[in-house]
Amino acid sequence: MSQNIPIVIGGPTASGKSQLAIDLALAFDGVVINADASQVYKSIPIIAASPDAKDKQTVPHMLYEYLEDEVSGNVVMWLEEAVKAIKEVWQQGKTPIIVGGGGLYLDNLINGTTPIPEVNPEIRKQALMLVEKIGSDGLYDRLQKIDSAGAALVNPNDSTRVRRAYEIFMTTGVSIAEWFKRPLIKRLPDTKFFVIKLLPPKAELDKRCNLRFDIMMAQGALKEVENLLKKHLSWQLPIMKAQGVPDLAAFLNGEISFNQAVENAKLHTRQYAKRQLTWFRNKLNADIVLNECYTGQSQIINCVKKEYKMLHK
RNA sequence: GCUCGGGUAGCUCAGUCGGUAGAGCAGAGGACUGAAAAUCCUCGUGUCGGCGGUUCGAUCCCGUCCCCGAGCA
Repeated sequence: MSQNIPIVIGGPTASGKSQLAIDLALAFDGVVINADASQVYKSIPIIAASPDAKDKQTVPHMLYEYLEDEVSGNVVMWLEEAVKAIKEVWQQGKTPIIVGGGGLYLDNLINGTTPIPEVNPEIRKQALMLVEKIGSDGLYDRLQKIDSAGAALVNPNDSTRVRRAYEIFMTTGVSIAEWFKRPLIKRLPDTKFFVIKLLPPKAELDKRCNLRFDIMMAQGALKEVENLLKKHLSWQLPIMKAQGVPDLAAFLNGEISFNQAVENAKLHTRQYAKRQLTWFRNKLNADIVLNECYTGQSQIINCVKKEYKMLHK
């Protein structure tokens, strides 16, 4: 099987990376593979800005809307699917094009995963409850008593990491600090990735975030959230935290006005874009860095073709 | 026109019994090892509406003017 070097596209929301993925797929006989934590869920294609039917007709897309809403997805879960997908694309002699805004996902794919075993679901449930009950700093106090080395690595207010450190110690009896010292495990150890990152100016991104949200609303984002709410899922689930969901839900529950909901959703999207920008700017090593949004510039495609060819030699 | 409230950071507002002021939000920067569209950290000088007066010293007290609310005419 021919193992074409996978192309990885990373960048903030609304930077045009999905469009770039499609155009590159056309240019490279590629298959687009999703690396976005929200676009994996079944019920929120509009609010998650997934590619539409026309896009999917143009070029094959994988790992979009495949996870049940009630599943709490995570990197490793995605990684397993992604590796399968990449191999499948190779099998077809095509080029995998992995695109997403979640830094962690791309990072794990390219650089590997910590060898920590899956946490005991019971312990996880308990940890989640403890965060609710005694707060992040309360759980931090407990962590410090049993695993001071692990506690030293996290901020007491950082509920996600305090909880994770606690879960790991409770499950494995080994500190997260110890686990972090072990080498990462790569799923595709012999694979090089051709990485493109988009780092457009924040102001440009802001405009596009706002505009895109208006389009989502026109496409029926509100209905989508309304249907989601009918499932009465836990607010702790990732799908319920997708950008736009909590804000539109607040309107549907009569807590805020429609305009307020739209403004909040746009604001939160812009703030998210900023966080992504920081991550990609400082964390992801790339072969090509684009300091603009992708809106179909042919010179960008040509540039990628040229660089990609050189890498293949 | 009169009376009463207000006018302080981009926004909403605290406060200073007179010694030039601080929260939340926004914004900026940063972190990120199995919830990452998550989670968290750092950053606050602004003619305290204008002009006068009193005072060693006024954003605060007094006068006056301007603006915004509410009420009365």
